[in-house]
Amino acid sequence: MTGLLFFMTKIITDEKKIDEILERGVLVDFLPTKKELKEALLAGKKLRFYMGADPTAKALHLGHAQNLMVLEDFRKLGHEVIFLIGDFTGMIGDPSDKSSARVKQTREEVVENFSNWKKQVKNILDFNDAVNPVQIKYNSEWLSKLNYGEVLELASNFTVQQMLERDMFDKRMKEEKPIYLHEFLYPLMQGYDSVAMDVDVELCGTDQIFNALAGRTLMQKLKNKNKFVIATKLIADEKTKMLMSKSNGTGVFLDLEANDLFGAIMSQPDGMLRPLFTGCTRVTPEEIEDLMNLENPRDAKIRLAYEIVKIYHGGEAAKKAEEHFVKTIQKKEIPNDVPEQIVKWVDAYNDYENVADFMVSSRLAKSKGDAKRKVEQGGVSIDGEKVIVGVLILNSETHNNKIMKVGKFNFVKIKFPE
RNA sequence: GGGUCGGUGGCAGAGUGGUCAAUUGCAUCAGACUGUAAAUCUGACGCCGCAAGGCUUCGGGGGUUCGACUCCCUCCCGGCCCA
Repeated sequence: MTGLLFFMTKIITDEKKIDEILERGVLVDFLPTKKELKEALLAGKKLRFYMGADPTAKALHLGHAQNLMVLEDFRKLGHEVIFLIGDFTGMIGDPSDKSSARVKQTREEVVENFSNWKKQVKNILDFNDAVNPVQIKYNSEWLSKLNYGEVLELASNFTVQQMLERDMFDKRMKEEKPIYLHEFLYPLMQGYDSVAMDVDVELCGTDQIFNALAGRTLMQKLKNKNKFVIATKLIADEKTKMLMSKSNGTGVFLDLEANDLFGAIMSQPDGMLRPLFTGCTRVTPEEIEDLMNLENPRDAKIRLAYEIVKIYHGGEAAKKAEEHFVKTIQKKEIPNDVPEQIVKWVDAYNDYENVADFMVSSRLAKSKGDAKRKVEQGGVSIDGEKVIVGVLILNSETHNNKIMKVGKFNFVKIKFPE
């Protein structure tokens, strides 16, 4: 018995710490109520939290990171935390994200994706804590075992009208767009996850509340248990309300190298500053306020980029990424590490490639037409001198080892074969 | 099963016999400016070609026509209504 006690984590019930998590501004919806959740947290009983993600992409993005950071906060209070891989639900594709097509994935692909994820978030989620590590579960473990009868039994807990209430479905009905029958089963399955893992709290984005509530319903009906749903605010531009997403050009994936991640943050619109500081860094709310009041939002954004890169790549890499940014972007200097590209021999007239061919082979341009356009628009320079319209043939005497710049931040060193 | 409407470039969404490589918006790229790779403004945005121009695209296949994204046939896929 003492041995068992030794492994039991102490639950932290410090109200100040709990409030820090609940009031930071990331969590925006509490079901049934914030008060009841807080009471449960203060009661000192170990709660089981979970968050799920469908393993359809190679990389997680900052939206996931935000949620996982909240999860980690609760883990640090001593609560049990499960990161659920929706390998089974992923086969359906969540209807709340219409772009998420159904992807048939093999077990190997799922495992592969998750091992990438783990690398990406290892600094925000502790999978290796000796006493209370984050647990990983796959929902195929139980969902693939349900038989038709059991599925019917689950389905009988919901009405078609309830499903149709979901605004996503409602919208698609109005737009006369297809809704597939299996999509109705998605909330059902996500709901069953709660039952199978017997969780106390589900954490999700506000767009997932419907699914999470299906789980709440099932927990009530099947286990007579009051499951909490806590929802995080989706990261969106404060001014334009545009969500952070790939299609809006603001998506930031966590597999980026330090310099690229830094740049990706710098290219966020100003309206993303506060949401990102709040959701994706540990900067205190007071300091965020100060940063938001800086005269030049650029400075706040540099700090933001630094903070985020620091989380995923460490302080030193963040410092370097910042230097790289200042050097190449602000001061428009040439970076230290420019990739080299060998110029190809073209024909027997002693000619090497022309600029357009070189740009294509070094991937500075998508096609020769693209290269030509970039030259025409004044976007190409060699050693600081603009390449002017016409066919410039690269020449080993004048161009060897020179640096070609395309756009604001693409550099390639021109290298001639010996 | 019947009727009807529809399937267009990364996405959304116009076009409905030649002027269409296809309006526009988003995304993307380049430039200007700036406070930054923000915002704003300008331009570009199928491939090849220095150019003239050529080539391949509007669900698949076939046909009509001097000429089709546009008309016809057929197949595949979807919405709606009816059964």
